[in-house]
Amino acid sequence: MRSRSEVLELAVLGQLQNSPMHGYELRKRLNATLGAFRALSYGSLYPCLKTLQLGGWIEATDTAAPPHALSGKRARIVYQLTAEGKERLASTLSHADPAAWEDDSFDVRFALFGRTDAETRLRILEGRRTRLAERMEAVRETMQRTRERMDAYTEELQRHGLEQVEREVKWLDALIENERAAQAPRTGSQTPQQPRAPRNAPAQQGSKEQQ
Amino acid sequence: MRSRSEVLELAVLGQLQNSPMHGYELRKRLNATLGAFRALSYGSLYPCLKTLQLGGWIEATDTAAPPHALSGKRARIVYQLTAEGKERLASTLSHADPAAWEDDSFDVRFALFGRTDAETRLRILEGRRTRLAERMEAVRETMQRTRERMDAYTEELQRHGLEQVEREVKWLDALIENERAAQAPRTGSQTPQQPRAPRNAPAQQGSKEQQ
DNA sequence: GCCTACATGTAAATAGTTACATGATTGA
DNA sequence: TCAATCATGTAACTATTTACATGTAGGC
Repeated sequence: MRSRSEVLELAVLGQLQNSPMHGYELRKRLNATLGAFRALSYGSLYPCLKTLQLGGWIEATDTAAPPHALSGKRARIVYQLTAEGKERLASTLSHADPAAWEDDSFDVRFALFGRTDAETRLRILEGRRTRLAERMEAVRETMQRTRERMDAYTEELQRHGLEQVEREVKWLDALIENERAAQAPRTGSQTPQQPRAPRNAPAQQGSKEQQ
Repeated sequence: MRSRSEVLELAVLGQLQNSPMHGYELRKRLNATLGAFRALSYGSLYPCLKTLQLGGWIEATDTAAPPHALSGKRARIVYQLTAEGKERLASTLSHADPAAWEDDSFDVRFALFGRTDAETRLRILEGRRTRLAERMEAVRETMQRTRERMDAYTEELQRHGLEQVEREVKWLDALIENERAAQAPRTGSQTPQQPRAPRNAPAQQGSKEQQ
């Protein structure tokens, strides 16, 4: 009931909030937003659409058979959110449960941050940060406990993994700072509905590497 | 037949090459080496061990029932590689097929680099690099094509993903350089069987972290 | 005596991919 | 007319997780 399928449902509802769409298009969009990493197959998309329909969260319209205008077009089923679907999407988005800290779920939620309130965004960012910090701690401990038994390559793999996570944490820190700055803008006049686009790095030090 | 289970088999064979071990221990080691990211459950480990046994690549010894010394110990099944298992491991490791570029598979193989020859290592590193470069290209293209339709958060997500991959590519480049340097050591006398431990960064700055 | 870690497994449920089946539209 | 891309789905298979069942050993 949870795991990936739930995440996929969230992603689909989120995409459909932008505009009604048919399956093929939906898949392309989802792959563009989240993919290149993990591809979404029809074998999981269409079943998901069916589930959402049964739940009453989306409804399908077959554009091949419009009551009046007869077009020779083939079946092209356009899905759109129902009122219940919109509600569900909104409540899921503002309900930042621990599952939201997980890798896949986080990405999907982050991509939909534009539809959430600042408070929820902060909660998710912070939850994610905590989760990653825990992981880092666990990896560091393991590394220390097993240092001797490790060959150079294994160690390098761990070191590199750790570094990646560290980088991710820094990224989150920058985003959190950003959200906070936008949330408490000293003079209440300019409510920044559109939060400033998150910036790349927290400080200015980075990216000497190549040169 | 392929996918993860094959990768798991490789990881298990690789671990057992170090020393015979029972399932519980094996799981801990594998989770320590590769995990904290994705946990390995008994539900997938034990079936895998069974498969490997049926294939004749590992054999199991129940240490609870030693022919002579009677110990009250409970079943503790120690697995070890057979001759065929060693062969299979060696041939799998030196056979750098395209599957080796994939995320999971790459990590497992990298952790086992110490058992491979320099040529195979290079092939895998370069294959991986190419794969990542392709990905980057795809993401960049998508970003350009869909820039207007993207809100700030989606764009940031993509930018960040891209950056992570870029960093991974640089890491690979450093490793490749390293391998090459070790492979062609000007005077042929010192065959560096033990290639220099990969260093953190292409340049010399690394590892200030703790202190 | 109880809790935690050690230790091995299986059954059922879930999830997900691949391959297939089908056909329309567009452009070279 | 041929190939590519658009478009929708399903069935069979494969893989994976979760929950359960069972029991030991050691420390408090």
